[in-house]
Amino acid sequence: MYREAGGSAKCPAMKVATFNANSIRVRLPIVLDWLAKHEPDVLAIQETKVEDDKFPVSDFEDAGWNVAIHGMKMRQGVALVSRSPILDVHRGFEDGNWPDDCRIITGVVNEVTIINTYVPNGTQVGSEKWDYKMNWLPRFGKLVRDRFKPSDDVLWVGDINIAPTEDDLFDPKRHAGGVGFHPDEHARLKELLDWGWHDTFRKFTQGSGHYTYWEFVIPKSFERNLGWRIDHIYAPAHLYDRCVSCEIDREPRGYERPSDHTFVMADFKL
DNA sequence: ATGGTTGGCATCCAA
Repeated sequence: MYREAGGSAKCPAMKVATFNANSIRVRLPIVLDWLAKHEPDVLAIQETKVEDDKFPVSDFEDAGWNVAIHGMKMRQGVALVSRSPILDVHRGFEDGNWPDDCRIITGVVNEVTIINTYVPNGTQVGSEKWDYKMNWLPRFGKLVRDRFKPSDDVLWVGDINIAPTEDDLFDPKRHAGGVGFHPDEHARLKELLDWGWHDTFRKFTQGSGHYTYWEFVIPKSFERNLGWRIDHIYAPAHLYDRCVSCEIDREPRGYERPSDHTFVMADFKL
C-alpha cells in the first residue's frame, strides 16, 4: 500500500537502523558486516569517537555506502550511513552555542529526514555533566520544534541514554532516581515525546527484558541479560502507523570485541 | 556499600 496522506516521501519502504558503536574504528568490521547482511536504507551511528579527517570514510565508500559525519577527538561523534545520497546535512545545534557538541546530525534520505542523536549520558546525578544533560534535552526539543512539524516525514533515532519505563532496564528498583532512570530525565523525555514522537519498538513488543545496551562493567551482563533499552527509533504518528517492524538484533553484542550496545532496526512501508 | 570493563590517549577520563 503506497502512501495516501500526510507527508511526501516517495520511497515505498524505508529500513532505518541505529547503533552506538563505541568507536567506529574498532567496530568497523562489525558495522560493515552488519550493513551487508541487513541492507538498511540508513544506519545512524553514535559514539564514533573520531575526528572527521580520521573517520574511515573510504571503507564505507568502497563498500558502496555514503556517509555523513560529525565527530571530534576521543568522545561523542555521530554519523549517517546510506546507500542513497544523504542530502541537506546539518550538524549540532547550529545556534552558535556548544560548538564542540558532536551529538546531533540530521540528513535527508529518500525524502525522509533522519535525526540522529547521542544524548549526553549525565555521568552522575547532580554533577556538571548531569546539568548538561538536563539542559541538552530541552535544547534538542527546541531544535525539533524550530525545524520540523509532526506532519513531516522525519524520524528521530539514536542513543537516548534514558530508559523510558521500568520495563526498559534490568533492575528498575535499584536504578530508580539514578542516571538513565531519573524523574527529571523522564519529565524531559516526556516533553520531547509530547511533540509527537512514538516509540516504534513498543508498537510490536511489550514487557521487560528487551535491551539494546549491556554495560561492560557488569561481569557477564549480556549473558545474564542485565541491560537497558536506551537506543530508540521514534516516529511521528503518520509514520508510526506505517511502521511494520522494529527489532533489536542482539547478535552483534555477542561478537568478538563487541560494542556495549547493539543494533535496532525499524521497517516502514511508506 | 562497592566493584567490575572498554576505548582513546596519556597514564586518567568518560561511559
